[in-house]
Amino acid sequence: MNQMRDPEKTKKAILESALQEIHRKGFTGASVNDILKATGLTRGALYHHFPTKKDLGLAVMEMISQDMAQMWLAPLEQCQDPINCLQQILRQARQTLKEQDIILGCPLNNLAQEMSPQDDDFRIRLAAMYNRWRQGVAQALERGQAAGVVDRAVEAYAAATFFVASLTGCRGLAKTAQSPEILGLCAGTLARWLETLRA
Amino acid sequence: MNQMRDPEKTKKAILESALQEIHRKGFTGASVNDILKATGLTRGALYHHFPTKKDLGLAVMEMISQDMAQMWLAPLEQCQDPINCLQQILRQARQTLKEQDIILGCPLNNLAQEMSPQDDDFRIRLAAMYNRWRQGVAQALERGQAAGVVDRAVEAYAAATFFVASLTGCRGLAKTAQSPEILGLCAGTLARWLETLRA
Amino acid sequence: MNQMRDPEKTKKAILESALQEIHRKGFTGASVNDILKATGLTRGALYHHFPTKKDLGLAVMEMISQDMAQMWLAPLEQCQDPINCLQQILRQARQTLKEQDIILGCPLNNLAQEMSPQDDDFRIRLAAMYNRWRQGVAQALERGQAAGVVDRAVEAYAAATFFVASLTGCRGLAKTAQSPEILGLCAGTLARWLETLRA
Amino acid sequence: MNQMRDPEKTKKAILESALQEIHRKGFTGASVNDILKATGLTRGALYHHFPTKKDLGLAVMEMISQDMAQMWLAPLEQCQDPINCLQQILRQARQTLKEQDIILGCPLNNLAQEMSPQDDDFRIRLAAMYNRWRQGVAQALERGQAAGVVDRAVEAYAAATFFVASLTGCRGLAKTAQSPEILGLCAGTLARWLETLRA
DNA sequence: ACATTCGGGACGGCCCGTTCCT
DNA sequence: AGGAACGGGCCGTCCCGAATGT
Repeated sequence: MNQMRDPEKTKKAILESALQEIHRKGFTGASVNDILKATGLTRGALYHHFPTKKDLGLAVMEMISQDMAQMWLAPLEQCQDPINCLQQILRQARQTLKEQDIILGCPLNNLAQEMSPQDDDFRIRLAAMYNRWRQGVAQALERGQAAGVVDRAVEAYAAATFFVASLTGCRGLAKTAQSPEILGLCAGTLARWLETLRA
Repeated sequence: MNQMRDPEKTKKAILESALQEIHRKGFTGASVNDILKATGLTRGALYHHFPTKKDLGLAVMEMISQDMAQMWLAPLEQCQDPINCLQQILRQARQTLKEQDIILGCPLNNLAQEMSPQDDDFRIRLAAMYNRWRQGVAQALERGQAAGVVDRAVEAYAAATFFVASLTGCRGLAKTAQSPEILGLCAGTLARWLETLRA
Repeated sequence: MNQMRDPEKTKKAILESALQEIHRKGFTGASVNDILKATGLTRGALYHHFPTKKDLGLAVMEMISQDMAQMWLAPLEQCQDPINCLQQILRQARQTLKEQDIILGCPLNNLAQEMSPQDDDFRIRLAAMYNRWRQGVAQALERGQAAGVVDRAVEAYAAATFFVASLTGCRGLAKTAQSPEILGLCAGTLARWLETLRA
Repeated sequence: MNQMRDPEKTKKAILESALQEIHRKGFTGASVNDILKATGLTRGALYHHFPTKKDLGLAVMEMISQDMAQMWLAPLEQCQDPINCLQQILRQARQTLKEQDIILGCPLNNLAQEMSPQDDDFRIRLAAMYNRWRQGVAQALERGQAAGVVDRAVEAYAAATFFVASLTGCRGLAKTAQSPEILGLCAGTLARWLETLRA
């Protein structure tokens, strides 16, 4: 029937569909059948590209982490004032976030909360991603200190950790409340906290 | 065999076991069979007390919320200086938290992140619990403002929201990292942020 | 609530409801809960009067067999011409049978077909009932032979057996077809066969 | 473990085992687990071939009906004297019937009596099978009338109906009595009744 | 005599992940 | 590259019966 064989497209389609499903239902709750249903493919196709459901999940996680890196790490690297920069990204994030994205929460955090205690392969990769994120913020802050725009008394690493944690927490709270307003309120306070780091 | 008919004990035993299992595996991943296995009971007993897995999950959630209320809301009510108080609870929490509790994360947040988008019955109750928490903190801050120990410029509701979100985020980050140190680092920063609220 | 305590009434009500349910769903398929639901009683009442579901089933079977005896055996005993008599009962049976009774089939045969291979307590009683029935017909035929209205060459026992079997078969066929017409057609042929027994 | 991938064999094995179990316990009483246990297969295999127990039951019914057709319909089609023919099949049937087959009764009739009032999908198919059987006998009788070996006064359709019903009834009676003798007695009378149809 | 509560146990449908086969 | 077959687990349901009340 479907004589159109294009491994790249197939793989991409599976990943895309899996991302949706996992975002919606979590990894455990995600149904391989439903993932396939959305693509029109069958089990054989999937297990050709991804030996197990876990492999698929890890691949999806990789995708997500790249999105995250592009949104947070890339801009931070070429940044004069990290505080302005972080506030800017924060604003931008809130604008691009759709209703659905608020309800479903941060896909990375969802996976982290669900899978960290379940599976070390997930956990190690997830921890690495969060480390990269925190490191990115910390280094930007340190550059800010060197440039004299961030208070030297600030412990960059601790502040970066708190920033990432709080942001994640804000998004989690908004998810449970299904409320963009709460996200705004919470992110606003976070932005104001950033001000306390200035030189 | 079972010469002991004690419904209260039975129900308690099921709830206790379910709490453990759900904390470990999440609600979706929790196996009713394993919950039962740990109690020595069979499906009939469970079905009598909790018609469905969901009912069981909701009951477990209720338990958790009571623990939370006892830890946070009760102390806050009779509190002269809410900031000292929150810092105090924070310290206490970190001391009672066991290695396992850090790895597994906050059971309430776990449920919230997993179930909010999946099921409205869970979500509504979870949202209500977080609201109560935030309200409790906000009201304590307001009382602090009236008593002159908290800066009147502080918006109590926003600060409370941020506090709850950040704390949750800290615990989530520590869970993924499986690191008590990160929890300490993050909570320390949160405690210091509280200082900025003083009059 | 229901302060009306009348053990006889209660027992009767249970039996009546059980008869309905068993007739409709068979013994295995019959639900004790549903039997009780129709009476407004609870499990305690039932298990007070009938220690097990099987006991209840056997009691229902006894009821049915009495109906059967009243319809077939009583009239046959005071009967000049057994052939006329059997034809008469046949006609009468078809008139009293309601649509529902045709669809659900003969309750005695239903039980016999379902339970005979499953349970010896049922089977022995059921076999005894069919024996009584056959004996009743056979003895009537013999009296007919003595009276000169039935052909002496007829083997009464074999003829009675065939009569009972055929009648049961006719009703079974009509049940599957859900067709009163087929029952009429089949019973008519059976009535004509009776003519061949005349002296 | 199972190095043998042979869907045809698997399906056949399931059907065979299900036939046994259903014949023994009835459809409602049949345990899918026991059916599986006898084959060494697991639920997954069954679910692949038969999505539900009902589907399995219908497939088993189909098998039975083919056996029946082969035994009764095929021989009748090429038959000079239908009365001789029917008597011949009757004798043959009694010889091939084993002790067990008498105790358990006719599988087709068992299903018909159990399932007709419960499920229309069963009932419609069962009614169709009995119709085919009756039609087959009726047409054979009509050919006999054309050939001059069957009395023209006989109403073929009514006679065929009675024949099928009586035979079924005989087997049912023998089942309850667990008595091959009764089956012989009853079938003998039926065979003699066939004589009354001759020209 | 009856209601209520409690619990053991089985069953069926579903689905998942995987391996074989085409 | 992918379709079909299969092993196995899990959950919700329900049923029956026993142990208590009243």
